[in-house]
Amino acid sequence: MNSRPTAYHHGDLRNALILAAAELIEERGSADFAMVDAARRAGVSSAAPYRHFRDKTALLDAVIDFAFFALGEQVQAAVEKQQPGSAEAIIAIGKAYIRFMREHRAFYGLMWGDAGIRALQERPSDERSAAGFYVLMAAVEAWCAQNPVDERDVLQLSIKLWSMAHGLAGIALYGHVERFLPQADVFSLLESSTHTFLEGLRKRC
Amino acid sequence: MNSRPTAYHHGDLRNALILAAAELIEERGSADFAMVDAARRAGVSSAAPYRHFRDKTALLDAVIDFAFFALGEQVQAAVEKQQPGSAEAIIAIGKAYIRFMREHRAFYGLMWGDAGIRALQERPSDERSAAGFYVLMAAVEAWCAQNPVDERDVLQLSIKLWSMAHGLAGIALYGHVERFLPQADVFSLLESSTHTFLEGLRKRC
DNA sequence: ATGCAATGTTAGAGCATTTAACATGTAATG
DNA sequence: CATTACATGTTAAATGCTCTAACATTGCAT
Repeated sequence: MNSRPTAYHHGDLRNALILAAAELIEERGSADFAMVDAARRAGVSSAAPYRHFRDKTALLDAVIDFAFFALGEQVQAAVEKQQPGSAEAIIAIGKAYIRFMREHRAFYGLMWGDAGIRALQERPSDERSAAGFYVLMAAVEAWCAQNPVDERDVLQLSIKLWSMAHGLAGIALYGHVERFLPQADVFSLLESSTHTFLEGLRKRC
Repeated sequence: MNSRPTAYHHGDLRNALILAAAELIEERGSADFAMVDAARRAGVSSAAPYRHFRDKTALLDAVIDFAFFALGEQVQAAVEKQQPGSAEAIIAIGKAYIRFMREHRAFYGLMWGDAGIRALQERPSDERSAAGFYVLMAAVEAWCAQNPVDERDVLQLSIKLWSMAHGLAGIALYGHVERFLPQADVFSLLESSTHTFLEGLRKRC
């Protein structure tokens, strides 16, 4: 998308590398990922990537951004199918979150593993993960407007609901749900625990 | 703890390596961790570790086991100070969980990042993380016995409560709490969301 | 005592990251 | 149009890490 490709010049190497890296990480995990493999897959020499990324971690950061962007898209798509203000809208967001992490298992390790910590320390205030979160916040705000709750701190509720989905996703991804609750399914666990939580929020009669 | 140290033989290299690796990971993160550094820190040659660990990932696995063990200890210690069957006991476990992850930030990346996924795929049914979980289950069981709840699936409730603490720990660790709720503190978030959840479980009047 | 198994060491092959020096297009400017 | 600066490739090579092979030392069992 940058310029025409040539025999010598790739044309859009930066994006090609991000995509190649994302694919490789999904295939083999992020620990085994090698810069040179991404270069090979993009059809360039092992030094070419350094024209676009300072080092390997910079490329990994770009993959993390890519992953968060893709997650945001999924979350947005999921909430649009739901009734605004319903508990189901909130649950659908959580399910989309978990589904994304399941389908892109290696991304979870990248986003929430060592690389993610470093990435966030280096640019703490970026908007990396914000898109998806704002979708959740909107759904929470709509739900609060339609339900008799004491607590109306939308930001705080959103963090808590994000935590529930995020935690459940992680624990399921690592096989703990299968291990301790072989008959259960992550999505129904999310559903019931979200309902329980929202129920707990309701004004007592 | 294995045998007497000699000028030539270390005596307890296996454990020394695990400790050195744990320290190095806490200092520099798990991505930059090098086997040879652990060897250097333990005072042996770069090839010595291979008498005790098949490869680098095997050492990382051992560090993960070590981390889960240490986490279990913290959780156990925390719950012992609380009234059995109280909500506070459950909350104390979650707080200990979060505190551990905060104090050993790099461990979180190791336990729940790429390495953790691989480790779990290789030995899915190990008891790595079980100790802490059983402590939580006991606390949940005690709480259920003393409270009027509909839902009594202790295993399922424990997974859900673990998810809450785990998710909150991760999100806080990555700076999202500071970012979206600068005035909030993770521990009080855990406290209130656990109370909300347990409240939601209660039989309605 | 003696010899095997365990646990170290040194040397080196192989691979990845990264930089330096050089090559090739592209696009702006006179 | 010719020129020239800049972006983006390439090759070569320095550096550092992983892991293996061959050898050395020690402890333990018989």
